[in-house]
This record gives sequence, C-alpha cells and structure tokens, in this order.
Amino acid sequence: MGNDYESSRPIYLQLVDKMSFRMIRGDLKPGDKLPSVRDMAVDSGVNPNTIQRVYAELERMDIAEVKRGQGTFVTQDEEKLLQLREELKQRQIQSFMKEMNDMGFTLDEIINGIKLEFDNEKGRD
Amino acid sequence: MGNDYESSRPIYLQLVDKMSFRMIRGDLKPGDKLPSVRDMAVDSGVNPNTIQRVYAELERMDIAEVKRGQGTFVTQDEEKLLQLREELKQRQIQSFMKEMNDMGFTLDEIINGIKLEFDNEKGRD
Amino acid sequence: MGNDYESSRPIYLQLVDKMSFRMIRGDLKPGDKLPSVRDMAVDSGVNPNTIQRVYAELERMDIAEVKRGQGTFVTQDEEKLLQLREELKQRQIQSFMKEMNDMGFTLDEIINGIKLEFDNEKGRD
Amino acid sequence: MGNDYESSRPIYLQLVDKMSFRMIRGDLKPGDKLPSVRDMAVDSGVNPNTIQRVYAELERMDIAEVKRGQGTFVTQDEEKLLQLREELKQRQIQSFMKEMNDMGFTLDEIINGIKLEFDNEKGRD
DNA sequence: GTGGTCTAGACCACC
DNA sequence: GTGGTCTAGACCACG
Repeated sequence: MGNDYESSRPIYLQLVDKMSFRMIRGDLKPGDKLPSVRDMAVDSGVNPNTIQRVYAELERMDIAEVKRGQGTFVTQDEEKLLQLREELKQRQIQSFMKEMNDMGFTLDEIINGIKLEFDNEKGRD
Repeated sequence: MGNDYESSRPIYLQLVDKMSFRMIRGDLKPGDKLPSVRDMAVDSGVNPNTIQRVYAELERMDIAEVKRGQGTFVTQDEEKLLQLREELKQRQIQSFMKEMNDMGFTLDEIINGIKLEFDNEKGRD
Repeated sequence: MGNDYESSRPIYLQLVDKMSFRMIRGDLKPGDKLPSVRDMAVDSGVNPNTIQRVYAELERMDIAEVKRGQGTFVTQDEEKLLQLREELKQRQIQSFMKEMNDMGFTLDEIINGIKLEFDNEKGRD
Repeated sequence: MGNDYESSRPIYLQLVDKMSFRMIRGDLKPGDKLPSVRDMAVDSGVNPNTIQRVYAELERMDIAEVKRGQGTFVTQDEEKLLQLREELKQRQIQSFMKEMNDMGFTLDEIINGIKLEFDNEKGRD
C-alpha cells in the first residue's frame, strides 16, 4: 500500500524547515530577500496567514529579519546561520543514532552502510 | 485539542516496525511465539483487528508464521531475519542520507558527527 | 440473517478472483478505472471494508494501482497481467489434474474428453 | 462435535463421491463388500444414518447392491461402473472447460498447460 | 483457546 | 468525491 504519510508535522513547521535548509545550504545567503508572503503563499498553495507564521518563526529563531514595508530578509549574522547548521546537523544525527542503536546496529555497520549509500548516490549523478 | 503530531504513520505499521525491530535485535528469536492477537491488543491499547492486520503483514513479509489455533510465531528461517535486518538498516540510512544531503552536509561532517554522538552516548552509560 | 456462504472461500478472495478474471479476459483493460470502493460494495451487497481489502490485495499483487483521491486503476504494466494469466491458468489446471489423477484417468482420456467437450461447446454456438 | 464443513456440499454426497471414486479407480472391484454401515460411520466420524443414506444413493445409482443380512456390495455389472466412470470424467471436464473458457483460454493453451502439468507431476515421482 | 472474516459506522488525508 | 485507518463487536474454523 504505497502510503506516504511522510509526517503530519504542521505545514508551517515544514515550511520553516524548508527555508532553514535553504539558508544553511547557502541557497539563500545573508541579506537575501525572501519571497513576499503573498508570492510564497501562492507557490506553496497555502494560506498567506500560514506564511506569515513561518516568517514570524524564522525571526524568532534569529535567522530572518522583518523590515516593515520592505520584506523579510535572511539575517546578516553569518554566525547565527553556522550555529543553526550545527544544531540541525547534530539534531538529525542524534535521532538517527538513537533509532539505529535501538535496532541493535554497531557503529561500524552504520558507517560502512553510510559510505555504501554515499557511493551509490554519487554513482547515480 | 492537544495534538501531538508525533507521527501519523498508521498504528498498524508502527506496530509492524516495533515487532520487526524486536526480531532483528534478537529480543524475539526464531520460533518464538508472539503474543496472542487479543493480548497484544490489550497491551497496545488497540483494537484486535489492528493487531490482526499487523500479524497478517508480518506473515506477508515472511518473518512470521501463523499456525491456526496455536498462535503466531517468529519464522524459523534465520536467513529471512538477517535479510530484513539489512533492508531496514539500508532503508534508515538512505532516508537519513537524503535529508543530510538536502541540507548540504558533506560525508566527512556526517561521519565525524556520528562518531561524536556515539562517544557521547557511550559516556552516558 | 440470510447469509449465503455458498463456498467457504472468503468473500474478499472470491471478489479478488472475479476482478482478476475480468482483467485477464480483457474486460478490464490496462489503465481502466475500477468501481469506487463504495459503489462496488453496494453492487456486491457487501461492506465497503471488504472491498477495501479486495483492492488492497489487487494492489499487493501489482495488478492494480491506487491513486489517492482519484480511485483504483488496472495496472498499466501489461506484462504483469500476462504473468497473472499464466499463473491462474496453471493453478486451475493443476487442481483439475490432481482430481482427475485421483480418479485414475489417463492423460489420453483427459485430453480426448476435453477435445470432445470443446467440439460440443462449439456446436452449440 | 468435530464438524468439517469444508465445502458446504452435504456430507452424504461427499461420501457418495468418495466411494464412487474408489470404485471407478478400481480400489473397490465388482462384487467387493463395502464396509458395514456402523464401521464406516465410525471411520468417517459421522452418524450411521448418514452412511445409510450414502449406501441408498449408491444403490439408486445402480453401482451398489444391498443384500439384507449380508451387507452392501459393489455391483457385478462392470458396464455400469464404466458408464459411471465416463459420466464423472465428462462432468469434471465440462465444469473445468467452462471455467477455462470464462477466463478466455484457448483449447491449445489448455492442452499444452495440461501436458506441461502432467510432465511436472511425473517428474516428482 | 488460537487466528480469520465480516459488518457497521466513524474519522482522516488527498484531490 | 476518492481510498485508508481504526473501533466495536459478531461469528466462524481449527485444535
């Protein structure tokens, strides 16, 4: 039954993640302007209020700044972005390692499996 | 009211995972009897039909065998369990690596982060 | 309540067979939409859950595809259908031959009897 | 009460079939004595009245003769047995061919499939 | 006792 | 509208 159900994590948080990813990847650089609330609402097929909430959350995380009348921008504070990058990395790794540990996999198995997967991915390019 | 959103993955699939984990960890060994449908339903706080579906799925995966009137048992075929273990490992790794790749982390960053996390975990024992 | 249960083969499997037959006969062609779960439930005088199980089984057999919100469709993979056709053919033949063998009929008797029956059928057209 | 009900065909008719099969196979030859009603009732785990009905039916079919005080015997009339054999053969074939026809198989496909199955069976001896 | 099937009716996610 | 999940409770076959 090819069900996805990837996660019922609230849409606004999914969008927060998506924007965070773009920032720490460098797709969105310090000082870059984010799409307008209205544009992003249309692009995401979502209510503008939801985007409003996304931008508010990004500002609360100190990685975006809202300038009234101009729009929303990626923070100029590069340090903040690096910090977020590290946090996200370790958060992902921690939950991954907990699961793998619960299933009884050893460190070697995990690292070998990761290298294998990495090579496979590279091969597909 | 007070929704968790912990995961909307269907309960029956969560339980399939849970039982699979126990088998590949060795908590449940080949030939072991699984709890009766009704017992597990009570233990899991779930309807017996849901457990029935779980056991049917485990049988479809060839990792459990149903003996009518006697109960449901872990397969005797150890090979099947090892196979499942590898599949689950690579499945977990694949989804993890996809996410990390999307966030722009390098292989070295990931492996170093994992070793770090592993040492921290060990330190807590 | 006037239950039939004419054969003790579960209703959902009888319906799986019925749909399989229609597909391998070509009454239902690749890409054709199957009746909605609710419609078929009414037509068959059966609970929608039973039909749901039928469609899940057809999908598991890779001869139907579920498109969420749109309906259930015969697979586009014609190869799969031909494969199923062969399987069903040999399954029917096997159970027939077992019975005939139990009754002590020879291969020649069987084949001659079949040709005779075939000619009679043709004659009735 | 160890009831089977495997098929909902009445038990007495199932037993009639079973005895017929033995006769046309030659396991029971013309003039052979059938088990006593009481013995067969015990063997079959069935009420003696049911066996009474079986033997009555076999007599009605002219393939068994009841001799009061002596028991029930396979008919001496070999012709009758051959006739029954033909009837059963054609009855089986007819229902088989109807099914195969409904599924859309050609005569050639059927005959080839049967020869294939026959060779496979022989190989297993 | 065991698991297997089926119904009735509810609520959800997707389009 | 579509299918997917889950509950509650019934009855069945098997041992």
